[in-house]
Amino acid sequence: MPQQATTISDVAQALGMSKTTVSRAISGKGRVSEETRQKVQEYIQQHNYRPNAVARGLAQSKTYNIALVISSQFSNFDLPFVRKSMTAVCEAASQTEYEVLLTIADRRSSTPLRRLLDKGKVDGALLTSAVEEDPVTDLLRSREVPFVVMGHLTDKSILQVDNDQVSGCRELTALLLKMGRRRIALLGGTQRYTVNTSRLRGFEEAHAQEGVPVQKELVYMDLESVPSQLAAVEDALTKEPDCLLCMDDSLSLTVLKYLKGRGIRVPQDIQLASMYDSEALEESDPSITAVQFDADKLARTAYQMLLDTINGKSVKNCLELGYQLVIRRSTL
Amino acid sequence: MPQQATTISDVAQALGMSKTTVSRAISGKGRVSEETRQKVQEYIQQHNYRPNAVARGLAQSKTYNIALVISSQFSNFDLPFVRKSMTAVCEAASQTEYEVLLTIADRRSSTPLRRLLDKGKVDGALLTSAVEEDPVTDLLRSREVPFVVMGHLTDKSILQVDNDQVSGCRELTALLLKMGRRRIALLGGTQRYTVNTSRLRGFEEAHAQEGVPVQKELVYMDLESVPSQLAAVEDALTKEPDCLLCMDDSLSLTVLKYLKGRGIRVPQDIQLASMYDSEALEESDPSITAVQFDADKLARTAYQMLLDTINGKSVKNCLELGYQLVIRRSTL
DNA sequence: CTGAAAGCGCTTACAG
DNA sequence: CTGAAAGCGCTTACAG
Repeated sequence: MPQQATTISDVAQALGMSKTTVSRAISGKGRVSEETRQKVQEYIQQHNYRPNAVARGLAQSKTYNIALVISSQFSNFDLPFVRKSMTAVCEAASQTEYEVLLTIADRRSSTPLRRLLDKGKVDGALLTSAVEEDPVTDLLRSREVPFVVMGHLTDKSILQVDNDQVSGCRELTALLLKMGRRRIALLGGTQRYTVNTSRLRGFEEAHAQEGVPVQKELVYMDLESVPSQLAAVEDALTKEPDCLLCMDDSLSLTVLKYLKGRGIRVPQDIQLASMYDSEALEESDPSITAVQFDADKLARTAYQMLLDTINGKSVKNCLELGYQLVIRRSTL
Repeated sequence: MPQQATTISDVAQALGMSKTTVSRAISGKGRVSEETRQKVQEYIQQHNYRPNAVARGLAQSKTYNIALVISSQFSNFDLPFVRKSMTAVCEAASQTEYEVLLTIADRRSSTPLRRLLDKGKVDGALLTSAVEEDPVTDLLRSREVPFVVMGHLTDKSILQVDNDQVSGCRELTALLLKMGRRRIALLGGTQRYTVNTSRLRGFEEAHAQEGVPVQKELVYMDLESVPSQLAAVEDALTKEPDCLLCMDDSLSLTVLKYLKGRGIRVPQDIQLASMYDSEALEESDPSITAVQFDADKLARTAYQMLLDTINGKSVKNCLELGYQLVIRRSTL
């Protein structure tokens, strides 16, 4: 059994004042003389007393918890992006006296999240990803619980913060075109995720901007499994591309491995670039050119947005964060 | 603002009975007539009412939350083991109406965890790893909060569940010796983690058991960085080992990559095996022989142990789970 | 500036 | 079997 914790009554009694006063001295709300404030602060410091969050929550109709919803597609936490976000959210939450409830949800079952909401355990939710017409966002909305999506959704009434995927990928593609590539093969994942359609759009815009027609037969989307990815590369290679552009780091590594296996050299025989950077791309041989996003900043921004919303501050519905192009050996 | 939730008073009023009765009909504690129980169940089913967890917690001096403490060493969640554990713990918790608070802690600062405990936000904690003389375990113990460690600690008064690392590694080593290896080089991480010293012990026991002396100059421990790992392989190779035994999957892959880079073939020129299996070892080329542990089961067992402790049931202090040897091409 | 009292939404002896 | 009442540990109008 946990230690019998000291309560606000204990400190009130010890200090010979009322609970009301102690409460005010701690929270800073309502006026208290500087002297009593000092006394109280000193006492609670020494006895390291902190108001019981559950009781406090009940009185204020708050929980000081948020749900961090991880899509079960990522529930193995494969994506470096998701992992970095988790760390950042935890830190940001802790600094603002909030706690993070880890929740796994997907399109088939959002039961754990639903139960959590029904039980009133959180003040809001942060989604590490969302698809269009996601039951999770519907659920959150119907419960009228504040939530923020890390990523891009066409429904702009949903609070969201994302990296500027379109521009990032437009710039990367444009750079490749400027360096003389003319047959860039594009390999990407499911178009149910807006992140992928955005990247595709950036790819197309760059071509338009540079006056180079997109080689449609070189565009491979909706690659969800490794076999389908390999099949796509294999097929692409028969069409003599001069560069392979992959939509994420893991795909890039898979492709690189395949190329090596077939004795195709990067960048001598074909160039390779990635729409999403990660440490693995820096360490691979050769290192791979990529668009770099700041997952930590993204997560912190999303968290702040959620916190502001919970506290009734008005926030901008959509935020877009920058990116950085990192040129590495794979395109030199 | 969240939807104005229905309360137990609402349902009591709607059903024309007292809150007491409704509460009992829901919790199943105390006697209620079958008829009223039915009525209540039906009503709450339809209005999908669930008692507010915060209020319930306050009344019962429980939170129905546990802290999942991730060592910051793993806070990038690199280890597949940690990630699988997280998923499993979330599932198990959800099934038992508990929530999981994600907490990152390390030996330098356990502040987030301390605050969480001070505020009384959890009923217990689950540690994904612990080192001997860990401030985190000290903290938990001083607060008298139930906790369970996934891993091995010499202090047997601490609740812990682990895979049988010693036996697993003994068997793997013994197998290699039986297959004729005589100069097995061992590469491992920091001995601050008991998991590594256990594996080392298994390695030694196997040699004793098979009557083969350990080649001490081939034992490389406390390899914490990739450079130090590479230096170790390089050094080991000058001593003509016939097999490299790595303590974890990531190390194995690093080593394999290095060998390939130097044109050394596995298993023709040298054999390779790993003390910890992961999917990457199955997919690598060649696939790598390894000891396989069930992270999911480990996590669920630890969770159950924690839950039982919270509920005042007595549990066995230490549990050891099995393992499986998976022989792959790297040792054929 | 300070305090007594009500209330947050539940649970649980205690009576009946 | 059912209910009125007290209590969990806080906060916050309302008075003073």
